[in-house]
Amino acid sequence: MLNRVTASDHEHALYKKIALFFFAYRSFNEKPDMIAEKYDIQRVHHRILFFVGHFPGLSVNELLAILEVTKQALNAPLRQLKEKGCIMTDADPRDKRVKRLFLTDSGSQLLQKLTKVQMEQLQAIIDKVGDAHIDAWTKVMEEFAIERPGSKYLDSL
Amino acid sequence: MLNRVTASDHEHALYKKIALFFFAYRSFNEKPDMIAEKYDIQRVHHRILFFVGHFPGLSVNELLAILEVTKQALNAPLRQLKEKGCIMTDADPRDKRVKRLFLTDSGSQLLQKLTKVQMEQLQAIIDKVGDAHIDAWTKVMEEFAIERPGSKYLDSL
DNA sequence: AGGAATAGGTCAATCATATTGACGTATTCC
DNA sequence: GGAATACGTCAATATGATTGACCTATTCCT
Repeated sequence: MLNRVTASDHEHALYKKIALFFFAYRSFNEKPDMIAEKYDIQRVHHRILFFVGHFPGLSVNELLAILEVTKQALNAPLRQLKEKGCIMTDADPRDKRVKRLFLTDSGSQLLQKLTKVQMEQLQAIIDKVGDAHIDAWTKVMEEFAIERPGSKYLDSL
Repeated sequence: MLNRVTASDHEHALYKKIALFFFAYRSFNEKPDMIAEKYDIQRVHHRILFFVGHFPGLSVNELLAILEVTKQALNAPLRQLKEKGCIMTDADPRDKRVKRLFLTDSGSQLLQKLTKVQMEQLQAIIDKVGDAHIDAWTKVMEEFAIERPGSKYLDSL
């Protein structure tokens, strides 16, 4: 009855980190989500634009591996981005089964609008806490990311 | 044609952080999600258990504010957790309109199972990068979290 | 040449996540 | 005694993602 989580100070510090992850992730996506809504797209579309924008020439399969969704889940948003003229495809000259994905000018501009607010949020925090803290934060996030299949592309970012 | 995101080195470093946030969040939730599935619950239920477990006596309205969802969105998962015997409610003695939420023994045990894997993942990274890095990471995450209404509860964690 | 494998696209069914809007009950505030 | 608050729930809708099945085009392999 009336259970509370009992734990050492060290464990409490870890609990706080779990909560922080939840809150921080929401804060980081809040503004781009609102912007996306104005363009009638969602967070998935944002992700597609981001990875195609930063890894131009990505194949559909590579994008699936990065996002870790099924091709059925990618199909609709990818098609919508093509219809909106944000993304174009080009058959790979060496293997015409493979479609290479690229951003159009307008796709590039939309990505920039979405990314801008996140960059500003990051920069504001960097200005506040200093470069050393951000470098440590990045190192820790890399440790989390390392088990994701898409992390192998991070070096070229 | 063939747009790529052009940017300075500093901007590239920021782009990488955006991708890292996405990958890290997925890694952090992957294992608890798999465990939750075995108990026929989802990530929302995990969140409810977490915040009720760490802030026992929370009212429904307070929980809504922390999770930042509508009461309709909370209703079903909260009811399911009651039905499963994970959560119990007690009317506030001073204002009987208010229901105070608590974990039962079995709710507490389930939360512990879900939390354990995240603690272990965190601890493994702490062991690898060192306390200083984690403290810096935490400081940065607090800066992100500060704009969330639920962050005011973090001190008591 | 011909079959197997691969890359991609799409349809259907299903499930979970969350929203807005409306409505009802119990309680408390004034 | 009426207004406001806390909570619960029904309905409709939209979004996100899954599994499973089936299709075309291309390439690989023997």
